Amino acid sequence: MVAHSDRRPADLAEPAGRAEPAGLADLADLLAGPVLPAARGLLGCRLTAGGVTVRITEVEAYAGTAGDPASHAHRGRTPRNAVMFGPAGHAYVYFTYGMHWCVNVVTGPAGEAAAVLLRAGEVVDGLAVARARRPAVRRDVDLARGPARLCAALGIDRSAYGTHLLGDGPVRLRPGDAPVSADAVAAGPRVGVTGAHDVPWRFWIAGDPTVSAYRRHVPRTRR
DNA sequence: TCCACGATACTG
DNA sequence: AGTATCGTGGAC
Repeated sequence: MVAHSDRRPADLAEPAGRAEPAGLADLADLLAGPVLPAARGLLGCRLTAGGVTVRITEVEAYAGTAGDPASHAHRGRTPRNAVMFGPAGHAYVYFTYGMHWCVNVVTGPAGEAAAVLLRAGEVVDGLAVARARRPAVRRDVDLARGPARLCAALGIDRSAYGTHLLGDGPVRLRPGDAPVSADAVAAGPRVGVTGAHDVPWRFWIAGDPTVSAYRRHVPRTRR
């Protein structure tokens, strides 16, 4: 397997041994920087909304306009992706497949439109609320195991679009209690992505049971 | 493993 | 108008 891409812009190259965010200011700095370190640094952070808190266990990086065909911002600014073109630390929430909401954290400088999709988390607070939002789930590890499931468990929908996640709004992102060491992070191809399937921009906490199952993208066949 | 579900965004 | 989509749950 090829572990790099000629399409990867030089400014996305990962710095080695970056420290984990210790406080809110450090997290803000991390999000304002290149998307790949930001994605890894989001692992272990806490996302709180609707009375539920998850510890983020799986993310995917999207490079925005910088040559990433899988990014919603790849073809430029539209009403849907407008918040991606703003400053880092805001929520890009989108609706897909006719029924699901997914949430991204905008990263990098304004105009770059990079973002990190939050794909899965472990419910660490508000368990009863999360169970009530997802009554069909049998195992607690499945409550937020998948990007749309995560939003469902936290009650995130269109109303969260553009939220400043590091402020005191209805959706809050905070550093985790314990940093996630680089050794504990695994990387692989992004899920459900048609183009650029060769770049390992999906990151997860290795061995964590709340990480979603990998599915190769299969174009839907017309009936 | 496969398919229905289903709304929206973007393209032509 | 047509087509693709950063997915999930349930049926095989």
